[in-house]
Amino acid sequence: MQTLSQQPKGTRAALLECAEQLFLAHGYEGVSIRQITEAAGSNVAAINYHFNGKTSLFREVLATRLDQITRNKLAILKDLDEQQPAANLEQILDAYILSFFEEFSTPESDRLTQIIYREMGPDAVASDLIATRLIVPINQAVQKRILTVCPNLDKTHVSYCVSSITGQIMHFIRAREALSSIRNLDQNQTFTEDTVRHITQFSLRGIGSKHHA
Amino acid sequence: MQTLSQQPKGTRAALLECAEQLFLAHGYEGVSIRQITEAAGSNVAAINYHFNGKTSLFREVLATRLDQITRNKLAILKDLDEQQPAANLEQILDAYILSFFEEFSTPESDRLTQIIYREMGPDAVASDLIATRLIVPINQAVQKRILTVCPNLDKTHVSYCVSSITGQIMHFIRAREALSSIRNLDQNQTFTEDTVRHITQFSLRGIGSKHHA
DNA sequence: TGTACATCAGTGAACGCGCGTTCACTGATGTAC
DNA sequence: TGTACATCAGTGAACGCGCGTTCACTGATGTAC
Repeated sequence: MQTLSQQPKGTRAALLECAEQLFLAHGYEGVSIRQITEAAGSNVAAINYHFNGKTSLFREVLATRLDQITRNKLAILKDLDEQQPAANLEQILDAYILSFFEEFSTPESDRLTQIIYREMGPDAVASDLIATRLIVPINQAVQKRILTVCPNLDKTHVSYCVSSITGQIMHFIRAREALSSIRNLDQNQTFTEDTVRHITQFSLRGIGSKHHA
Repeated sequence: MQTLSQQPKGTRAALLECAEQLFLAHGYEGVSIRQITEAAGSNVAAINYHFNGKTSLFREVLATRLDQITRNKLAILKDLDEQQPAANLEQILDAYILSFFEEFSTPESDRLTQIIYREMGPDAVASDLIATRLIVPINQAVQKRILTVCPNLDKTHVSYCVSSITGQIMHFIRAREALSSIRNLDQNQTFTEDTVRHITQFSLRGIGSKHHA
């Protein structure tokens, strides 16, 4: 059982990989270091040797994933800027919002949204990471992008609107199952399409740009 | 130490009260049955005797609180109906949204939002309660109330809009601290006011009722 | 080129702790005859 | 009115388990002279 996954990539890398998979699947408290080291084919003591404790390992895993998300979002905004420099607000919002539903479409990454909300709380082990590596940089980038296409809007107003959009996205993703019992989502083939269209249009009107009066 | 809080209200009631306070402060996994029984001045075995396990006790506590919230929200909508039968959409949204910020203004109740989001996840011990006792009844009541004042709106559209509003509310409450590093909330005296006004106006435009074209 | 030592990656086993649950028990309060 | 028994609320102590961490150790790989 120890000899599983014998890629010669080193114990540290194997631990990191297994930890990422397990933490993202079951959360910080849902995974024991024994599970991680067993999956990585090493000893329990290895985590303390390489990472100086379970918490540090979790923070390293989470920081990596948060940075991936942030990089992905900034890249999407940049691509829009370069490939569609004349994009209007609707196109920007649509691309931005859709990217979240694509990012969090798998059950594994859906769990990540739960971890993010959990880590916003007062007992969190990594609340600083959520703010500095995710919310702040993305919020600012989107705000900036919106202002370039709607320069007449108030900066603070746009900041609030970005939060409104983020809140909607996260809520629709997190509450998907609970919501399915309200609406006829028996065949939720078009859940993503419908939801993205709704959030885009709702927010477009909500922002109240004069471009779309 | 056992003789603290010797109100003659019975062990069961004392356990329920202490469990509510502790669970709401630290979450399901953040509280041990030893802490609860010690606070209630009884033996560890009392929880299994009265509630048949920690999970059942938590579910009972949570269900009670969720029902309180739901009852409160339905009451607010009903009061509006009776005291301001001619209220327009803006007044309804404003009262409804404000009531959440009042409900979740204390650190203790803020924690409840975290528990709610946590219990929406796949490892939740009470995910059914969130849907059946909170989201579904509130969503339907708000939807109905909005439709009475804007009967020309599409029912499904309104349902989506209610989710958009809920998502915004929850996000602003949950991410308050993270957001304070973006905006100038050094003195967040007016956080609630500003936020409620924003969500109301944003959502009013988002719903797109012709009453406010 | 050989030898002595230091460093490094990783291990095996145990430690101590806190957890939820269980079980045999106690003492008080009904209830039947 | 007394006695025997059943029920009930609650207890004390222990059980077994899984947890994160620690410590002494191993064997391989540098490095200095």
